[in-house]
Amino acid sequence: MKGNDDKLLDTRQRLLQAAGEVFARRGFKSATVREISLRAKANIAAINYHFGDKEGLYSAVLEHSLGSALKKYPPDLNVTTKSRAEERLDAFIRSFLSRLLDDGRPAWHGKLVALEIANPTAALDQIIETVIGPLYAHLTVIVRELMADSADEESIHACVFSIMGQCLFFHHSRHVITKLYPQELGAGAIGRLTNHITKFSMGAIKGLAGQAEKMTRGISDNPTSL
Amino acid sequence: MKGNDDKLLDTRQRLLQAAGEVFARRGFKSATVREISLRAKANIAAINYHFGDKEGLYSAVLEHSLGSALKKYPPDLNVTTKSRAEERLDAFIRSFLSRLLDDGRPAWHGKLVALEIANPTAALDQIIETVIGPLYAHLTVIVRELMADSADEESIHACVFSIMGQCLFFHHSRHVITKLYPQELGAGAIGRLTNHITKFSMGAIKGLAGQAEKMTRGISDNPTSL
DNA sequence: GACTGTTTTAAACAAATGTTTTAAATATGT
DNA sequence: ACATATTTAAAACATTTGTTTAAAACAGTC
Repeated sequence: MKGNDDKLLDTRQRLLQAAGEVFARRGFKSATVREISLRAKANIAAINYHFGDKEGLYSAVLEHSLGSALKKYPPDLNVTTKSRAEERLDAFIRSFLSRLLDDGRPAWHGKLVALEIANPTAALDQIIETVIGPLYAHLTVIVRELMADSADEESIHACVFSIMGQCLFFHHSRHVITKLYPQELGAGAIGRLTNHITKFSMGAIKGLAGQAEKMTRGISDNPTSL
Repeated sequence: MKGNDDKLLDTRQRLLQAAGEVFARRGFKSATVREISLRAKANIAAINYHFGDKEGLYSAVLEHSLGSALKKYPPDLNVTTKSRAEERLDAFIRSFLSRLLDDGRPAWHGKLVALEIANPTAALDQIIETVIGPLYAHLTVIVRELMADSADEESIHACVFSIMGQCLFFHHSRHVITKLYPQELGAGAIGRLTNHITKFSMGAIKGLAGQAEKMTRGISDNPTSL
């Protein structure tokens, strides 16, 4: 019964918590077992005792966090399938950005996935299957509905990429953004960014849909030189 | 006079070449001096002799590459200021994607900068000043022109972020993209992606500009919550 | 209270990695 | 040809980092 709250959790849980924070900040390779065990107020050997090795700890962190990640920020943010596609897009983007930018505690769920995307480890396949794939599928449904039947699957995928890219940008490039425009990622950022990305993407999709419609009616597009 | 072409370059240059490739693939921290000197067919100590330490080598690689990066793919791709803004946007995106996705040799210029953006080292400030900053400024001019005077600076910045984000996405997320859609980043990708991102962004900007114009004329926008 | 299985701890270990040392090889200048 | 400076090479070194070991501390059971 020490004065520290952390001591109320057993070693295994403290390790999971500390490892999540450290892995999300440094990535799998750069994170050290010493920093993790120090932050968890545990012995270095405790990691190997409870999780076998460093990679086992990482897998456990992923499994433990990925489940609760979508629990705190469900991809639809309680905006059901019956809502208009635009509202669902707004909810998707807000949820995605929240998971990436939220600095609350524990907030490393989305950051871990973003790190896996940029610096894959052996766990990438599992994450694609359980998190990234469903996320893409969900967004694809929304985009397909927004483009009506005016677009082929390739265009839909491209638009999904454009939306994901805009969101991930604010995570991957956050250091540069903060240097260039210090107040950009401050308070209220998630709301502002969500509004912008939604409006930007809605305009783009409407534009593409309009173009596709014109093409359907035989009015040739002006192809930019390849 | 050995049979290998590499032997025609002196050790210092072979080290720069090899280090560029390894740093671009693994990042500063994960790259090892042993892999670099092995690939350069040089002794391990040669790095310290010629560049002081690993960080000195990294700085030299950046300095050596950043100059020639914009030489092979100038940001305007010879599309002068007199061209229409849309053409210049297309050229900017194609140039940017080329530097990120080109697998030619040596093609690590853009990749190094992208790695610095996602995993900054002590050299970030210098890179922002010499490369990233001017790049943003260049794109900002184009976007400002595209939005006419219908938009404030904040909206322009946001659109610049959206465009940069779409481009960087295909670099940072290339492993996931290849897993999900194996043929997406194959041959002709740069051309296809450029066309999509240009059209997507042009539609978005036109949409935003139209909205802003409506607001100017007193027709209230429908603000999404928060 | 002794026994047994579990958990924690400190120390040692082994592998990886950046750096330094010292000598040999090579080039340069006179 | 000799002397000097520069470059290369092999080995050793120091540090970091993941892992293992062996003993101590703890918890539960009879």
